[in-house]
Amino acid sequence: MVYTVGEMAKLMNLPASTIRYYDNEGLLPFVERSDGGRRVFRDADYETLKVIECLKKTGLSIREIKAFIDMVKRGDDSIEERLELFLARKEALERQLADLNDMLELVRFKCWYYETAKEAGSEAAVKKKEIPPEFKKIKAKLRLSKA
Amino acid sequence: MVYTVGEMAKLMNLPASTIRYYDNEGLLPFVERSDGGRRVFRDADYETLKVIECLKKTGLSIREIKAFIDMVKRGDDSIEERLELFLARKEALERQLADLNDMLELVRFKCWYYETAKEAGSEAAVKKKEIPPEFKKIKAKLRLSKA
DNA sequence: TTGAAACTTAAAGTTCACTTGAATGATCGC
DNA sequence: GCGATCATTCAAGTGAACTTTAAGTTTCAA
Repeated sequence: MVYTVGEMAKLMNLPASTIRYYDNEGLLPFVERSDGGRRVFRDADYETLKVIECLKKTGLSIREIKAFIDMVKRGDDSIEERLELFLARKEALERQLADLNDMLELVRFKCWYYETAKEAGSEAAVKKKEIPPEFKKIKAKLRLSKA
Repeated sequence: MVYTVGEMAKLMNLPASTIRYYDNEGLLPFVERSDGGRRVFRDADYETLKVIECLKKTGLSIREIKAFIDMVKRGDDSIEERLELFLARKEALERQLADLNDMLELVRFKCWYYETAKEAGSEAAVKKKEIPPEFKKIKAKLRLSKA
């Protein structure tokens, strides 16, 4: 199966202009062209786009993703380098997930806080309340001094 | 305890210029000034900065965070609005975490893929191998057609 | 009291990741 | 073959989030 840039855009949930931009930046060197000069996307290109999306979500810039694509172009010589890259991504992602879990805890605490404030009709009333034990840890992280 | 912008910058692991920028954008309306016109940060301001950091990490823009700070300024009138905001942040964060967990799965698969390629000395060799069962699901998500 | 370090503002500059516009060309259904 | 729709390139524009610069002020230690 082959796809146009517009079809691939829909499949990826991206504007077609973004996919063209990625191509211009050298992120899609394997996309072929039709006789008329149009991009021809194949299943492998969808996979590449999915990997690009993944790398972006793990915090890589376009430039860094380009560096990875250049490794792919170099072939088997760059296998170890690519392994190192993904191992680093794994570390970064695990840190990011731990961090976001803390943020979720804080958001849950804020939900409790404002739900309690809503019931009481004021914020001042919440500050007199006992903080539920599950939020004590995260609340402590917001405090700077013990004074 | 009180802090200068530079001290607060170190505590927050941010450049001082960023904190001044946040202040200029109206994100820190509660920070007082010394007689000489310098910013005086207190423990409550650290907490505000931590909440700003959290909201940023959950995907809010500076403008949206400003809107939240404006709610805080309005006082008890905006409690319900603020509750809605944090409930929405909770939903967004849970989606984001689910998404990043998928990314982590993909990255783990890529680690397996390149580790196997490294051992075999070529990518071609990996493609003949059986994919470990824990990666079959994520590998399937990279495929577009069944052909 | 004096000099360095850290602060102040306002304005301009930077980077990133797109996005848009204009002019042109290809493909497809009828 | 014609018109609608979608594609092409290149260049310029956009918006967000800072960052830097410059000129000046405050604080503090010696």
